[in-house]
Amino acid sequence: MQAKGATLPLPSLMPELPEVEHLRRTIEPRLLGRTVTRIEVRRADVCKVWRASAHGEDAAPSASRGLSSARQGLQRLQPDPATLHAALLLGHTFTGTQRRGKELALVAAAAGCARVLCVHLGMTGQLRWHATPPTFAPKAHVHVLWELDGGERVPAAGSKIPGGFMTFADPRRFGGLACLDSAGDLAHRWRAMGLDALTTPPDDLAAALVAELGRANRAVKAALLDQRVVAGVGNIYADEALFAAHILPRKLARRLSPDRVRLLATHLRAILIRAVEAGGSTLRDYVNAEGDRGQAQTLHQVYGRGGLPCLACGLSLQTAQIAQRTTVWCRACQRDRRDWT
DNA sequence: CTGGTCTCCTGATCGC
DNA sequence: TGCGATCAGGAGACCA
Repeated sequence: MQAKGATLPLPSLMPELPEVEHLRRTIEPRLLGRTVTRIEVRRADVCKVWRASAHGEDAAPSASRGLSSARQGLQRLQPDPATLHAALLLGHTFTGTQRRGKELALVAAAAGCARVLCVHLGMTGQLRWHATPPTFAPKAHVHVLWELDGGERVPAAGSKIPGGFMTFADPRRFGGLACLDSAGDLAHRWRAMGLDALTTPPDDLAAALVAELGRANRAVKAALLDQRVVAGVGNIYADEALFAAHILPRKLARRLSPDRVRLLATHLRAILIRAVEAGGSTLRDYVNAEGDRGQAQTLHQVYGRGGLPCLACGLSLQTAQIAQRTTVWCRACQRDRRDWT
């Protein structure tokens, strides 16, 4: 997976939606029914604790900016250690997981009260399961450790259900943990996010993209990366989907025909599904809950291939910064052509 | 309101 | 062999 040619960009570091979904599927069975018995916080600043604020609970945040504005109605706390440990689910038993875009929510309950731990992996984050106590290598950047006991599930005859350990590590710290009080707060947090690019039914995803891109006065690549437009599309899959749909990344989003946008939605969804099936795509840092690497990097048609021949036509692939992201495309295959609608 | 730009942070890599 | 420069990028903060 080494990029040897001098012109080759580095492979991606970051986990995207398929990696997060793969992680969710692999870690959920480890967590369900298990209870957090101990927490070790090695870097508290990766944790943000949110509480529903007293006032203005339901002013629809649609008018505000960014995903953080969806957190209007939520208020950041500066917790003492005991509060932080409770917020990180100490004493809680895991009941489920959810995902929206690149965000993974771990749901747990204690004394009938549910709490939610939202995990965002950023570029270099890892959430991992360990059957035995993990060691902390100096450069591992493990920020939080959870110890879990086996819970009350019925074991195979005569055997005891083992406990385990979960760690959150993130060298670059673009990721983080958000602690929420309830499922309602999670819904609130996710309200400003667009529809999930993977699990939304095809027709709904296409309709949402037609509406959102139709009013976006910026490059389609920039719009795709905006989590309010559609949740879960990062740099890799934005480039891949635009290539598949024959759309130039600099094309003004609102100038795309609805048919072309529907084509884009179809390809985007198919590419994400394929990547999930392949076990997540990335690469150097991404590992699933078991510590295995994903296998999907071979699926990339353009990402990380700037200057190399287009796999469809052989022309050298273009590279430029668009929306502050390295963008790769084929100027022949993605040129506007009416016969592609 | 919108969209564009800066910033955070560390490790891998490359040129000298 | 070592060291500094460069690059990667999700998303919040900030600005025009």
